[in-house]
Amino acid sequence: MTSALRKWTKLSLPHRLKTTLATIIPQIPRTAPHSRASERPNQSAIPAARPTATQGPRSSPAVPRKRSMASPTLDNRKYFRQGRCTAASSSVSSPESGTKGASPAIGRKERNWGNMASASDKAVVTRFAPSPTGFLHIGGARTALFNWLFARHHGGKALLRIEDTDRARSTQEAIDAIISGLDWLGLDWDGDTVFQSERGARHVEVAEKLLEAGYAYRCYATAEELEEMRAAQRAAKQPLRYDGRWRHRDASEAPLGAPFVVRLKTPEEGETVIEDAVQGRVTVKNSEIDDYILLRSDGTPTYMLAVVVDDHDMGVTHIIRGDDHLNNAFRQMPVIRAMNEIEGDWDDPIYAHIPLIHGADGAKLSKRHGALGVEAYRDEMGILPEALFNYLLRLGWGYGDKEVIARDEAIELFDLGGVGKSPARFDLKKLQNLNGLYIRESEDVDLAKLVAERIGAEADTGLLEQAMPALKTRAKDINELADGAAFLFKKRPLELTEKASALLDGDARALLAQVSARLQDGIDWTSEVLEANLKAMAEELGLGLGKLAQPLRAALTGQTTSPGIFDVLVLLGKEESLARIDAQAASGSAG
RNA sequence: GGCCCCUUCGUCUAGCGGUCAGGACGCGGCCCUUUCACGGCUGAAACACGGGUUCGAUUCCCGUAGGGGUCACCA
Repeated sequence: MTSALRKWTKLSLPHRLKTTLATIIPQIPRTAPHSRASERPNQSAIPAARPTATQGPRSSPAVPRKRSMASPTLDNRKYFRQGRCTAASSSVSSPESGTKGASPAIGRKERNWGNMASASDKAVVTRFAPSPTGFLHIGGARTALFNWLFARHHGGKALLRIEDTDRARSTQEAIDAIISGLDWLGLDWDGDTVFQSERGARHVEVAEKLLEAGYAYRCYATAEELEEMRAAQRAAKQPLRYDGRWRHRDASEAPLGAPFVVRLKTPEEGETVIEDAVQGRVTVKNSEIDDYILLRSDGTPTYMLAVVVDDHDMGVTHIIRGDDHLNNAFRQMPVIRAMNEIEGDWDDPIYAHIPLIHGADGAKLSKRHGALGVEAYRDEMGILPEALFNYLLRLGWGYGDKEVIARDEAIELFDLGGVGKSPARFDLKKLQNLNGLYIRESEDVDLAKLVAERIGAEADTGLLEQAMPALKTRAKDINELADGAAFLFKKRPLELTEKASALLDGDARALLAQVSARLQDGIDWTSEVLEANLKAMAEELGLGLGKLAQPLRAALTGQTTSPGIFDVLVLLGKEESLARIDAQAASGSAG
């Protein structure tokens, strides 16, 4: 470990205590006694929201919020920031305190795993569920990272599911790119990869159960009809949503043999509350949620149905995804609750909607920003996976002043409480800085291999490895590393850059001849000996070492910048060095 | 437009009612030095605005403004 890294490392807060959900979260009865929703008449077909989210226990002033005596090493601020105190409080407040925003004891920044009661008694299971319509982009990679880290931190499982139900847009190339991108980042997944397209039968089965139990209905509205409806809503400045025109019609009214979709009968009254592990409590009125489609007219399931079914069947306890899905959570909840009535054992998952990554302009990262797949960072930009891992981790997540956090430590430190709520912009400069740091930390052999790939056939991996210590402090990506190494493999006569040839003006070439003569002798071709010789020579000539070193550098590398001149001499070897020096000394006398 | 979310240096962030508002990237200066880097030291740089609550608000509440997300028989 270099001194730089060591310094950074010790800057970390020493007393943060890692804790696990399992040890911290006490068991909470699955059903709280006072359910606000269940107290009011519920006319919708969807069972009343279970109280976990809506009426979860609240801390009351009577309950001490600090447990400072419990453990001297426990960092209370971190602890409470994660909102565990709220859930940990065993008091159940009176029903009135369930009123939105009425509890003064709950700070804005506290995160509540309000509905954790149902999920906390299981081991953590997360999932990353990309849809293979393109490469693995930075945002997806970070979502994957957070899911993976959370599972690893809690000793749970991280699952991978490919959401390939859009067969028109899904491609095998995309699947391969995503998997290899994850692999490159070092994110491995437990169990078999699930392909959503293979689970259609189960999705349909769930839809049919919903239909049968009256939680869903057939809708015969045509596409044109719906477009008309939306146009009218637009004109009337009404919110655009399905108006439920088939919700109350009798089956006998159905046009015979006409195609239909299956829609969810969502609750019409009340509100749904999600205690998001990142966003905090979010409330949406049920009237905002329309009866969306579960099964298309061709009988295939929609995403909205498929995710919910798959997450349940895969035993996912924590859904960590981009916050562009936050609204979806409110649409998905009714399916979960309905299925819990039908099949049982459909617990509310714990949601964690992480802020999106934005481009430099502050908008959601997209192809328009030149959003790249992770393989572009690897292949084109010469980024190390460790660097991207670290960068992505710190984008939207923080742990005190800590900046450099590698894999193992990330697993140890990561938790949802450290995830920020506001979107972060992607900053290439910082990634590159981190990359430079990891390059300096990397093994010379590994770097030599990466550089050799870029240089091609003439690359000598052994020589590269030997040169690496001198090269790697000078590069912030693998491309720069390769550029820096290029002089090693140049053929004579060297092509000089403009600046380099400027250095060979005047008596510089004559000087080179002298240097050549001096180094011809049977001296040991080592850095120390060469340095002693050249310094002595400079002194004899009454010159600064720079006056000697710069023309030499130009002759040896064709450039004005390079590793230390003695290193260059040694790496090139006596024969090649003298040949390059002589070539320039000679061409000088000719011109 | 409806709904939802967000707002500390240019950027990523720390901050949890009393701080000289800390760190990192980037930028400037100095040191090291044969070039370029690395490294070390150092400087400039932020609480969006307005009301509350409070002895005291960057911090809690409410507005405003700005930004973002989402509203498909896509996922």
